[in-house]
Amino acid sequence: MSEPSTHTFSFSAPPPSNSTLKQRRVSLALPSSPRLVPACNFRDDTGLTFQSASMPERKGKLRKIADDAAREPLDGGLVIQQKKQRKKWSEEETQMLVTGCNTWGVGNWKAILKDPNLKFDNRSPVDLKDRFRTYFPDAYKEHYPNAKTHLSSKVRSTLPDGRSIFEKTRSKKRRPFTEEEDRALKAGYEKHGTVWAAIVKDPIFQEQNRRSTDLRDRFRNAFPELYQAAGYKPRNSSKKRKEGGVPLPVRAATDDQLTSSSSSHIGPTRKKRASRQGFLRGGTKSVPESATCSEEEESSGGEEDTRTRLLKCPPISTETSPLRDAPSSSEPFAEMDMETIDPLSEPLSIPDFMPSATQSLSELTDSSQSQTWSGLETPVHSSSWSTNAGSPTSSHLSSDYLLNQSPFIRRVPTIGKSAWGAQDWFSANPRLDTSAFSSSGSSFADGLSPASSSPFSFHHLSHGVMDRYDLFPTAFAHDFASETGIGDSHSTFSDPEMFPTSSFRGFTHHSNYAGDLIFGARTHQPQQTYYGPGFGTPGLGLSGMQQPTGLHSIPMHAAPLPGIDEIELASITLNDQVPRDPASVVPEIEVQKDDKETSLTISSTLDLFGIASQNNMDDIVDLTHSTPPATPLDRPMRSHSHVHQHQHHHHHPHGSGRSISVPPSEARLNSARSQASHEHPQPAISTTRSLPFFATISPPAHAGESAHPHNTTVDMAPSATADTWRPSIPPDVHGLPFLDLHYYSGSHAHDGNHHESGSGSADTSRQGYALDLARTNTSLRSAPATSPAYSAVSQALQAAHVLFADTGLVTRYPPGLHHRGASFVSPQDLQLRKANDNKRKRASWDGGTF
DNA sequence: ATAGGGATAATC
DNA sequence: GATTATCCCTAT
Repeated sequence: MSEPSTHTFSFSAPPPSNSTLKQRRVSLALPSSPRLVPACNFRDDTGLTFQSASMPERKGKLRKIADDAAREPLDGGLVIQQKKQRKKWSEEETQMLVTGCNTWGVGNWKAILKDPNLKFDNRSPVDLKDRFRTYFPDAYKEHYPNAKTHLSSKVRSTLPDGRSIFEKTRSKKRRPFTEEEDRALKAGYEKHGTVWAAIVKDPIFQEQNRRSTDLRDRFRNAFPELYQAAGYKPRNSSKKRKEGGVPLPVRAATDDQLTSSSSSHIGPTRKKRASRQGFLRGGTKSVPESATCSEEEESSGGEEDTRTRLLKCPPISTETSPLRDAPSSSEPFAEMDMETIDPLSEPLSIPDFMPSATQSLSELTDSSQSQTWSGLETPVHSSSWSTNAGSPTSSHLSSDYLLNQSPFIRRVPTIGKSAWGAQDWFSANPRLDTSAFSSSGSSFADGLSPASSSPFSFHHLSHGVMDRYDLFPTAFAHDFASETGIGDSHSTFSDPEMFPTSSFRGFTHHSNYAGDLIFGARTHQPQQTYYGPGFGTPGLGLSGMQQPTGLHSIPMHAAPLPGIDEIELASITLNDQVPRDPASVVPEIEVQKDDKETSLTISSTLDLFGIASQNNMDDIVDLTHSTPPATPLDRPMRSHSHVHQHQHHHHHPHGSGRSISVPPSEARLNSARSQASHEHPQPAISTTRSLPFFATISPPAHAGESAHPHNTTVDMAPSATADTWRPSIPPDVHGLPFLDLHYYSGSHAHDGNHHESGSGSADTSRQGYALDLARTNTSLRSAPATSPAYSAVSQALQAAHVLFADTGLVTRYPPGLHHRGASFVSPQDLQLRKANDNKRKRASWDGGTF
């Protein structure tokens, strides 16, 4: 491969020498997706080449093209023109591209192209990529730090503030499922069983741009019993609640329509997921991991979806794409989170309450990953920028826009109305002019209602509520995405190996426990709201994040749970109070990880959970088997094999992944072991606290945002242009410092200053703080800050990670996640150099050419 | 399928 | 003639 094999001629440009030099592709943009490639090999140029006409061609490149255009084809007449004629990009298309990048993430070209809401003039994914590269060179650099060619100094991707117009890569934000959606989901399940692709056809989901995988993710979280009954592995370990009550019954099955799917999606990036490629594989291979498959959302492609998935899973995911957040959940993170509530109590009823409140991130769909660059602060989502920048007039639009949206949602589609039109960045482009785009707005939003309280669960439930989510260390470790589904949890812990001490192995999931606590706490919260924003906001991008950041020592958690974390943290604190028998629990934990402190905390938590324990599963099981879902199919497993645990050893023996497909009966078996349920501890309280906690930190939420946040933000980044790349925090987020943390951590370490700057304490500051923290972790930077808020946060974080630490979750982060760090180029550098170099490169060939 | 380098048609 | 925007090709 490298060289040309064939090439016959080359003309001017000599190819480069070897190929090796470059490292190709690692961009920040996508998370890592592995690609597979077919590699084709050389293309055969021969074919292409052939022809006379051209001449030349060199190996590689041969373009057939032009020259020959003439050639006709054999066929008959028609010529084939091989080359495509040049089509300039219209502003509208460009806008679509931007929207698509914010929805699906930069780099997920195919997904963007497939998005029914976006229109392109017969473009290919590569065309999108090229357009992105040429039109938003500044953004390109950030996302693709490895690129050495096609550089330009133009900057069109940043708002006046300096924030990038693109969200991070990942994009999608999470959009909580609405009650209606939950109802539809349940109804769909009853009709179609686990054929998510069929279910997703319901207009309500289409409107929300949910992907089939999103439905699955939501279903898993919202109706865990049913999910498990259907033979799927519950998220993590599972355990979940159980109780007799389980819900139930529904299922039905059937039918499936299979459908194909529709959409695509892709997920956001972030994650690494192996998935994509997965499919290629032909044979075997692949699979191993499958982890990917699991849940993540990423994969998902809409289209294939379900089916595909099922089939594929084993290998992985579906692949596909990922993105989606918007559509789906791709986010890995998302998964993690989740959970929440359980409906537990009443299965049937579930739908009713389920609503939004419950969901956790995952369900939100987002996809998100966020990667890098985009961080931004965009205050308000997209609109914000528009506002600022653009014409003043435009602002109103945005405002309205914002307002309209539900609190949570916010996200929106990105661009929407806002501003493109007004603004001009485009205009920069000589050729393009500014015109206004019309963008369509999308309407994602809707709202979810947040329920604020979600009372449900907890209290009564006693038993179980929460489940866990896993917190597996393992899982976390890698990426969420992969893990998510997989889980494996139980096994993991169970393994003897893992716990040396063994004190308890019985507990197996210690980690789980921890998780549970946390999550459980969250449940109450109204929270969603909180994160809602964060996620929702397009601009933010944070969603995804994951990353681990630990504060110095502490790792936060890697958990993916962004939103959650917050809550959780808070809750955790509370929890501590409760200790029960620590003894049992603790030991395990310590062994594993050792984090010091943690133990205490954990223990308490564990205790709580411990109480509950097992039992439920059975009940559930029963239910399940009764109605097995349709699914079955193959779904082979999502195997995913190992989850990689990077760090820690444990991972279990069998592949974890397995879970899935189990027939109901079987399922139960499995489940049984793993689960333990627990009760959930107290709940609510924590919640409360948590909120306030955050509150302090951040200002009132949204309100401010919508208003116009931008201003503040601006301040922060004085540097403006320079900063462009710098991460900023989204305004929306306010609530969620944690999230932010993750997000940022990886990458941008360096300049911390930017953002910090202004804020003192104000709201803005909060954001800033968040960042700081993150950085702190990651980057090093220390200093946090002074502000009280900061402190508070820190404490919270520590507490949190304490927990996590035990869990193991926290620790490292998955390698996969952002690579960025490594490759990362500082923005500044990039910019500076840009001008110069860029051109030249091309020049060289240019010259050559003629 | 995407990243990244290259080539060429279209512009400047 | 120098650049740029779009298309192409290939390695991954």
